[in-house]
Amino acid sequence: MYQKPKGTRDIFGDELKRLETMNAVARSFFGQQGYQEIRTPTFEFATLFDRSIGETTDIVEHEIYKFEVNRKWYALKPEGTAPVLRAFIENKLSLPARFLYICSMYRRERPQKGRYREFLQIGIELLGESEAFYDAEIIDQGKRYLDLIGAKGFNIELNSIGCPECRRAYRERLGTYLEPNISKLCADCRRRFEHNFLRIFDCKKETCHKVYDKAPKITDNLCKDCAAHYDGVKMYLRKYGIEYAENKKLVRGLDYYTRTVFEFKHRGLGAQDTIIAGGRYDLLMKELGGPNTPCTGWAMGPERLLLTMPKEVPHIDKEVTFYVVGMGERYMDEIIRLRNDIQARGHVCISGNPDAPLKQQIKKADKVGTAYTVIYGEDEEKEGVYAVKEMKTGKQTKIQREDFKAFIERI
RNA sequence: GUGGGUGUAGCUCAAUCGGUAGAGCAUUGGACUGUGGCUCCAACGGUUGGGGGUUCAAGUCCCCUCACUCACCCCA
Repeated sequence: MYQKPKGTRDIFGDELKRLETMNAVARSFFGQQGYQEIRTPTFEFATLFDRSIGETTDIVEHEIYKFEVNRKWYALKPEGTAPVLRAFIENKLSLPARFLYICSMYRRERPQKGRYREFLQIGIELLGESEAFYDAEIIDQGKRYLDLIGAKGFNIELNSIGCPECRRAYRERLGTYLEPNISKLCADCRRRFEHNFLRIFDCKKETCHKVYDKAPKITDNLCKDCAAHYDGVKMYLRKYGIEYAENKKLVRGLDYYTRTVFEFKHRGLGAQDTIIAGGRYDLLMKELGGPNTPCTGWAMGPERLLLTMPKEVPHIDKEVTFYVVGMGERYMDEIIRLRNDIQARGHVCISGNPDAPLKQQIKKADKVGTAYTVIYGEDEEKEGVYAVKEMKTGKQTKIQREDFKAFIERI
């Protein structure tokens, strides 16, 4: 028996409907906010991600699906931001620009609850705006989207990780503090400090955090401009009436972030509790060969969001309303014509095989959950009627053939 | 990549100390020949994930392997 590859899923039924509802709400809501939907390729040249995400991050080091064809290396996209910027540059689009993307992403991780190797992301990117006002704006939009979809129970965590300039000075201070404590740190942290020093705060080990609790934080060591920017973000968030918690240890796993970073976490979801995450990336566009352009954005995991929501989320739905059965091959033409008529009037309608025993046909009608079963055979032909059985009550009535259209329209 | 848990009928799960693999639901048929659901009766359904080992005897114990799942790591 064939099996799907690890970490992939078949999505259908109720779950698919709910995911599609999220997409539909995202398109209409962010559309109103001036976001244009963009769809970038499922695979890109691998170097795009090495450059943007950071060559020493775990994503690039061992989570990307890479393949070589004709001596060229490709990668399934592990995230959406770099492709959007690449598309912006390549198509010579103009600033400021707002993009919405809804795409599958791919990362070769061990699957667990709320984490798959092929997973969806809904994300927004706001290109060409540098002010703190816009960081607050996209956070507000994220929150309003969650409200709109009916999601509850989120905490917003906020931090600023500054620019390369503040980081250079801060790294020295942190190094001086850590030096006498280096023996207390785990091997991972020692390695992290060497080539990606901010990431040490991502460590989950208590022993390491005992050291970090008293360590100087980047947030308290920002340069003048970055500090003012961060104060601005907080000020605008307060004006929006958005509650947030400062988390000075919040850093993020992708190298391209500057200044503002944030996460929307769900209380009591377990390990995969980050539903929306993002921040500012003022240097990435230039890094990818485009104009010097400040940008900010975030991405959301719809599958994870779904885990936080009650089952009875409204969704666009179509139930089977009619099932047409006949009493023998003779009535096939009439059955098919009737079925097509009902479908043309916007109802879901299935026809049974008129050669099968009536009992069997009705049983199938019941199984697919039809509201009405329409029966046509010898008796009905003689009387010029359709027999219509309301499945819920079992009540069966005869409807004149010429009255039938009116009947459908009342349903 | 590292650790834990779980794999028995289509599904959910039993099976005592190692001693003939079982139930409910689902499916199919019948009771009921042009009428589904409810009830009753019957039938169908298995390489116990796969491979090896120990034993007179393995679903059960041991080793390997695969899959699923949770957690670490990392991330949406």
